Amino acid sequence: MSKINDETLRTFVGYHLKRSFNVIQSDLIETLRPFDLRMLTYTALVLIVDNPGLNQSRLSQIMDIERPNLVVIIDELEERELITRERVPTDRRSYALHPTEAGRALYRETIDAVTQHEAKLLSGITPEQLEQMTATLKLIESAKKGQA
Amino acid sequence: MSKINDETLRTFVGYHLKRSFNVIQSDLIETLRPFDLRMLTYTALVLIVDNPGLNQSRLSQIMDIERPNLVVIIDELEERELITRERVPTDRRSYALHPTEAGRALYRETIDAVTQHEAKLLSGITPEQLEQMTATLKLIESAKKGQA
DNA sequence: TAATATTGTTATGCATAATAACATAAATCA
DNA sequence: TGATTTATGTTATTATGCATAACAATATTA
Repeated sequence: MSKINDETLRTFVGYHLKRSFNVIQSDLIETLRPFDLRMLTYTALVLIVDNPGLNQSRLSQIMDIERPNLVVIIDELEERELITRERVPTDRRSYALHPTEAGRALYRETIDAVTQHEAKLLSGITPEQLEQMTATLKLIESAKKGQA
Repeated sequence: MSKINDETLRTFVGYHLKRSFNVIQSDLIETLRPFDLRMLTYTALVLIVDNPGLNQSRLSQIMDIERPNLVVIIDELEERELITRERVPTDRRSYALHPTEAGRALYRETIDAVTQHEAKLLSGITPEQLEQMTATLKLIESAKKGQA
């Protein structure tokens, strides 16, 4: 079984990003499985706990997904009684999203689990390396179309 | 419109990875659109040009996708006459994948386009930063389950 | 008041990714 | 050698992530 040459693709930052993200994503999916959460439902739960009262429009913006795709995520969190949709008196079109006590409890559990799993996965990398990488990733993130 | 707090998620490397990858991925999709290529068909084409004669099993391994998912990708490249499937005399189960001249030409065009688009997108980042980041990304990639 | 914009929603489609089951062929082993 | 196991490519199916069009209800604006 000869080695495959991917040197051409290695010249692209996106290739490295995708491959390393796949590793972290696989680990995250496994970490969240016992809690019956997917990546996006987890992300939404964390943001709702940390920003109680925000509406779906704002949440979809920060999560970089389209509003229609957020609906099913919120549906699921609400059905599991982890969050509530509450009518806003000043704007009866939108819902204020709030975590329930169960939602806050699950938040704490999962944050701990994810933190530990990621720390274990990245144990071979120094904090300095991670900080430098994170700083560069933020630069890439802010290179979005229209902002360059 | 108040700022949303994502500091909790910012403590996770995976969150930064995903957000920055989304930016690069969006750019890549737009770059490949004129060539009527998707990310995976592009990746497969490049790997076949750089590794002529490899089979689908090996290709799916390096691409980190399941064999069934590769079939449609190869089907599409073959139908567009960018590659050929050739029976291997020594192992009549497998196909040797080879690029056609048109495949090699498209390879050159798209490599140029992607290289230029990525360079433009990342123009605000120094080569040193990118090299450091790439090195760290490789470490994460090699932290795969069973290798730690 | 009339026209426009926003919020949440439904329906739909595409791309990515995983699994089960299978036919064909090769490798192993007993 | 013959029987079992393994590998390759394939079909079918499903789940997930992500985008767009169209719509009702409500707010905003002109």
